[in-house]
Amino acid sequence: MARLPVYLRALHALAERGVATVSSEELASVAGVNSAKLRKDLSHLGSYGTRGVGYDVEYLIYQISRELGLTQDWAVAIVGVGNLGRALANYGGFASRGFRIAALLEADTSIVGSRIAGLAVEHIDKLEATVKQHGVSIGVIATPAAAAQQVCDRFVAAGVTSVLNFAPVVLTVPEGVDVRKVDLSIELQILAFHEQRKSGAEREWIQAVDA
Amino acid sequence: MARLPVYLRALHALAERGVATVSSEELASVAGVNSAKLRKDLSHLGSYGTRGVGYDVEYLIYQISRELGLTQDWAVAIVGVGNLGRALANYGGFASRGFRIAALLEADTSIVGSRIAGLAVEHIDKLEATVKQHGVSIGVIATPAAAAQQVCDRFVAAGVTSVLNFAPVVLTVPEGVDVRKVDLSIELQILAFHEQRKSGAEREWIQAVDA
DNA sequence: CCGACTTTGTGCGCGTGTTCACAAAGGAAT
DNA sequence: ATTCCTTTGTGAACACGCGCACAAAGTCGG
Ligand SMILES: NC(=O)c1ccc[n+]([C@@H]2O[C@H](COP(=O)([O-])OP(=O)(O)OC[C@H]3O[C@@H](n4cnc5c(N)ncnc54)[C@H](O)[C@@H]3O)[C@@H](O)[C@H]2O)c1
Ligand SMILES: NC(=O)c1ccc[n+]([C@@H]2O[C@H](COP(=O)([O-])OP(=O)(O)OC[C@H]3O[C@@H](n4cnc5c(N)ncnc54)[C@H](O)[C@@H]3O)[C@@H](O)[C@H]2O)c1
Repeated sequence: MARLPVYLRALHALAERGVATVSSEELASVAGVNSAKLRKDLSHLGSYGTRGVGYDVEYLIYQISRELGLTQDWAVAIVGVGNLGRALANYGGFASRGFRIAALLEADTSIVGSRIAGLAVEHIDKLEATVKQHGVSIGVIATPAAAAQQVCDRFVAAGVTSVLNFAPVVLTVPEGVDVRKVDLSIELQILAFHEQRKSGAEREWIQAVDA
Repeated sequence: MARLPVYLRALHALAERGVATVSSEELASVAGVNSAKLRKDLSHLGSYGTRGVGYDVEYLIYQISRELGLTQDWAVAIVGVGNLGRALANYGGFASRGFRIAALLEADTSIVGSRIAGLAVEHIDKLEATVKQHGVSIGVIATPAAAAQQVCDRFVAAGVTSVLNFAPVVLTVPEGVDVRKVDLSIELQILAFHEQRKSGAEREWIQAVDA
């Protein structure tokens, strides 16, 4: 069900183009998946399609949004206002999906107090208070790897049960807490791996032809 | 085999702590996976373990690095020097893994010519020339969604066969080209989904107790 | 009202990846 | 040398997700 956000984005794009209904085939092609898979996914949240016609775009947007919990607002706190933290704070694409950046937290006192994207950067000591005050339910970790586990523990202790981690470490959390990891180095390494296999296969192919 | 980079990172951490050998159990626990899975993964690249002892850390680092193609340098080009492109360019963690940022490309002429992380930002028109000149094999797309497919097509036309995409669109590429997508909004939406299910389950549980 | 056409929803077989469990292999100690 | 202990490498059961293919359901034109 990690594909629902992709469908949602595709549906939003269709809605903006004024499309009223869409078939599973069309939507699947835009979302880059098999049409049977898409239909099965959608059937898990109820029968919202009309046979012979397809799905009502607006209605489907509403149903998926509701399923994903996007009809409510989520308060997000970002810890670590460095290269990445700044980029995230300045990104406008979150607010439109119901994610409100409620706080920016830092350890470096020379950064604390400055304003980024209309928000005052607060000291990391205020983490617990900030989480309580804004009802933060999602914590984003954009600190160096060495500080990540410690920050994560404080998030968990403060009652945050969803964490998005950019630091290149495996976080240990108690049961009931969700962690998602975004690791750009790993993405590059996977690309490099396939890239190497491509050129390797080519070399072998040339050798085979030579022989 | 998307887990090899995780093992590699764990091994590097162990090596820095002076650990010479490691058992599959220990390494699996650090990497956050099942030990049988880890052993099967490692067995796919040969028998590098010693029964009764474990794996030699340094030797395993070398073997995995070789398998991933990290013994050679990869030239990376980043297109779109905005919030995200800047953060990526300034990040030092890539170079240490063999990824060299060879070029920064932009469409906005007010940004072209400025220096970011010691690199001069070049105009997007130079894409083909830059790819050729530096032997770029991995292209990173950090432009707005509307420009992503177009940039991707130019990368592919220039001979780039691996693309890392940060724009929230599904890219269409010919066979043989690898695309990996990093979509932060989707990560947040997945967390929100689980978060909602948690509180939903709690509500149902309270209702069940009340009844 | 009916028949032709379109599209959904799903049963089923298939392939992949995961985990358990254990035999074989090596090291250490006597 | 023999025995015991630890740990690897892997066979086999299992789970799961994917996609084909098709019947049921609904639309639309006549
Ligand atoms: N920038 C990138 O493109 C990029 C790419 C891949 C991974 N990452 C990872 O993302 C993380 C952040 O990267 P970055 O480039 O923004 O690093 P950065 O050094 O620019 O920023 C890190 C910030 O975290 C702050 N910090 C350190 N310890 C803290 C603590 N205990 N509590 C609160 N704040 C603390 C630092 O003061 C700094 O401002 C790193 O783990 C990095 O490995 C970044
Ligand atoms: N910043 C974030 O934290 C974040 C989070 C999630 C997703 N994203 C996605 O990443 C992408 C970049 O985000 P950003 O915040 O850096 O945006 P941004 O607007 O700050 O930067 C985009 C840059 O791309 C340049 N550009 C536009 N068209 C171009 C073209 N055809 N060729 C070359 N350059 C071009 C623009 O001039 C601009 O400098 C967007 O697609 C965004 O949706 C960003």
